[in-house]
Amino acid sequence: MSVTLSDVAHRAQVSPATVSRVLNGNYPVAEATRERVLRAVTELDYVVNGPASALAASTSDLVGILVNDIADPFFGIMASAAQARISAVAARPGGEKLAVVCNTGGSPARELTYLTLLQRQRAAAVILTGGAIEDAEHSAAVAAKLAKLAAAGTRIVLCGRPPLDAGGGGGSGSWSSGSGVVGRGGVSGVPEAAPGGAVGVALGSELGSEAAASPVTATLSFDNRGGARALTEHLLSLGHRRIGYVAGPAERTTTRHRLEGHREALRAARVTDDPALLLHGAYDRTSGVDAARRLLDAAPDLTAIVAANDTIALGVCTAARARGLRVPEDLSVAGFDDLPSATDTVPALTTVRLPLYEAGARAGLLATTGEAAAGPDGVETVPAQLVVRGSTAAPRGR
Amino acid sequence: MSVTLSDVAHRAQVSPATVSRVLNGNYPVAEATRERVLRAVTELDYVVNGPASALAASTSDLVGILVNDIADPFFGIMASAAQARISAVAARPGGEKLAVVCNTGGSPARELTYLTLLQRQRAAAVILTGGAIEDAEHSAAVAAKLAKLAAAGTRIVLCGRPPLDAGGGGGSGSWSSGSGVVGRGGVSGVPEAAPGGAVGVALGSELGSEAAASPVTATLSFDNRGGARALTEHLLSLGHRRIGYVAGPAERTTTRHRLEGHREALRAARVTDDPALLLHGAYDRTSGVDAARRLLDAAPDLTAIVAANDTIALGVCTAARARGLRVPEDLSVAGFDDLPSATDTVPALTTVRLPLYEAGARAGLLATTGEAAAGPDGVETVPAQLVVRGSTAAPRGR
DNA sequence: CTGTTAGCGCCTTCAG
DNA sequence: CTGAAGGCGCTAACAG
Repeated sequence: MSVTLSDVAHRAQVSPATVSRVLNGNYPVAEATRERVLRAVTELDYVVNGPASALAASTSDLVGILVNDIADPFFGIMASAAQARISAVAARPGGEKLAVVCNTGGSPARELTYLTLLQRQRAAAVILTGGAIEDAEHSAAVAAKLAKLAAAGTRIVLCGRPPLDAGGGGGSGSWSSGSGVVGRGGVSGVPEAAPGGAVGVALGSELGSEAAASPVTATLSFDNRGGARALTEHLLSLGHRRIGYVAGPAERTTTRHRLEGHREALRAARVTDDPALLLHGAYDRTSGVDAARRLLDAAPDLTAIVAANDTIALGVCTAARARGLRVPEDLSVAGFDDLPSATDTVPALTTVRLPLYEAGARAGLLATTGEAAAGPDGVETVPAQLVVRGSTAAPRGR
Repeated sequence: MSVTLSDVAHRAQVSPATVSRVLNGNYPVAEATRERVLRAVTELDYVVNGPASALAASTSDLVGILVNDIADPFFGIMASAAQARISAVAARPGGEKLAVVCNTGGSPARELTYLTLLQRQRAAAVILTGGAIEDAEHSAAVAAKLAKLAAAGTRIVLCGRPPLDAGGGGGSGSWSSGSGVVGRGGVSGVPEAAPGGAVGVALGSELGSEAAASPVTATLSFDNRGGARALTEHLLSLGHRRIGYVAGPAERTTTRHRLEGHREALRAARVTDDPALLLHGAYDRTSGVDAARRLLDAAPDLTAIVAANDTIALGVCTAARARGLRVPEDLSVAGFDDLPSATDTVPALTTVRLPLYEAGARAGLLATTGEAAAGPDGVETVPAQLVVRGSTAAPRGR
């Protein structure tokens, strides 16, 4: 069929073993031999048989990056950063990792399927990005899968999702201290410092009692709660009291943390947290449009709407405008993530910046090198930063 | 280390071969035995060793989807559609394909690297999305790689890129006839019907002279030229004569085809094609901002700017607004692709709709099933459709 | 319908 | 520094 190692060996007048050695660069080989082999390789246009070498060495060069929605730049940015970093790490020729992104579409079943597929391939590492689904059964299944993967030598990195099974937020910081403020009219952003969340999962394998601690190599936990709190505080400080909130899907950690931050700010300011002002939906523009309509119908006295991310905020703006409301004069609107397009809206969006590219790159690094995460329990907190732009202003009546 | 096939066989009191048979479902197995095996599998929590089975069967379940920019929804939409379709096709348990997206970042080197990596993994199929890089050397290298992949049994699908090595555009239609018009104020969209481009590449393998024709299983060719022409015709019919054009990177097929469509429209209307009104840049918002600034500086008499895609158009709008120009009163702006966010701009963007999701899904199908593409030479043309919205209007002086 | 027998292509001790 | 030999876990003919 295809040209094999021994074909190369034959042509280079050496044994297959030697060819293997120059290809993997793990053992000393005489320079002359080495060149001869390399020449044979190019002449024959030889390409290693991945499955065969993976089988023999019981490791593969596959790195899986799981995302909830590949069409969402939030994930695209992290994934591309991770891929770039992973490719960059592979220095010597032949040592390239195949960094690959898997789109779960937010479906628990597909998440598990991908994890199994990756396990089947004996992936070198797996990076899970974005919010986790909060369902006891599913979480347990994922944790179990990860434990098995880890036991088989796969490195696991969480990027933008909280430590396994944890309910707690921030905690063990490392990148910077909580959330800050930037942009015009520097409004106060109070750093969040919740007690560290639980970490890891204990699930011994049947074959040995190692891997009893956390199967997760490293966790990059976004400060969603702190960022959300700073954002709502900004709105409160402008004088808003009736603030609508368009949340993401109910069962996502990201959704919950952002919402909690929002509520903390309300509570701290002793502003009523009216349940009628809260709506859940997908993280897309359509749900922003729908939610804004419903919110404005139900509570015409609203002076501001906070969206769980920039994409939803976009929809909110569109809906508001369709109703003849001006942003920010009649209605302030804010988002989250600070995607590149946040500055293209009219007016530019007030939001919370998450260093997605940097986080993705770091995740890629942690996945490829043996390096451990910096924080305690392998958790690094990624800071969120309030960015004030034109879409928020003092409410009309002031 | 891990639990193997024979562990399962042992527990189920059968031979390894039998276990393999129930897992792959290719041979008849007694119902009783089958159940016993399946039970053993779950009890032992057995997961197939991908590399091992790939080696033995000399096929893998990996499907690679190459994209130029994973953070761009244009690719995200196609990729997610393809992944969804590929997952859906795998009916029987165990038959799942691992559909995976690889981000080249537009780099020729990385494109080749990914192709090699996929070849190494003996991928079942490869889908190449988006415009190809127009460089003789690189094209030849890609064609050669694809030929080798095809020779090894990998299915190759092109989605949104023209037939291999072709310079020609549209041609062999199949989805519908050319580009149409939709939206308010139906402006004429003249279908494009260039002579069919060259197809395929002849590169016999050293081992057999099969696969001598095109290594590409199927091609979904977007009607970029027709769409672009219809768009510019729309602008011309509104009365615009000085039209700026912000193109994508110079060496991309997508860029060239869209630009050619634009020029055809100008030529047909006998409007001067002023080279000073053309600027190239990346397919992102930043290049839209930069280009619009430069264009408006150089030619203040511009009444319209056409962007090579919606993302660039977004930047153009922002830059125009920053200069105090109103869209569309002072300047008409148009995009391409009709991304979901095109309706969230203010005003909503006039653009050309490409059925990205449908095309991606079709590509996924063609990659997984044995089905051949419909058109001659395996080329299906995907129609482009003008969508007129609020961002274009008659120029001021009329 | 099921067990037995060979490899798939490569890595990796173990000798030399 | 290099060659020889065994096996990684699974599949695919063959027999029965």
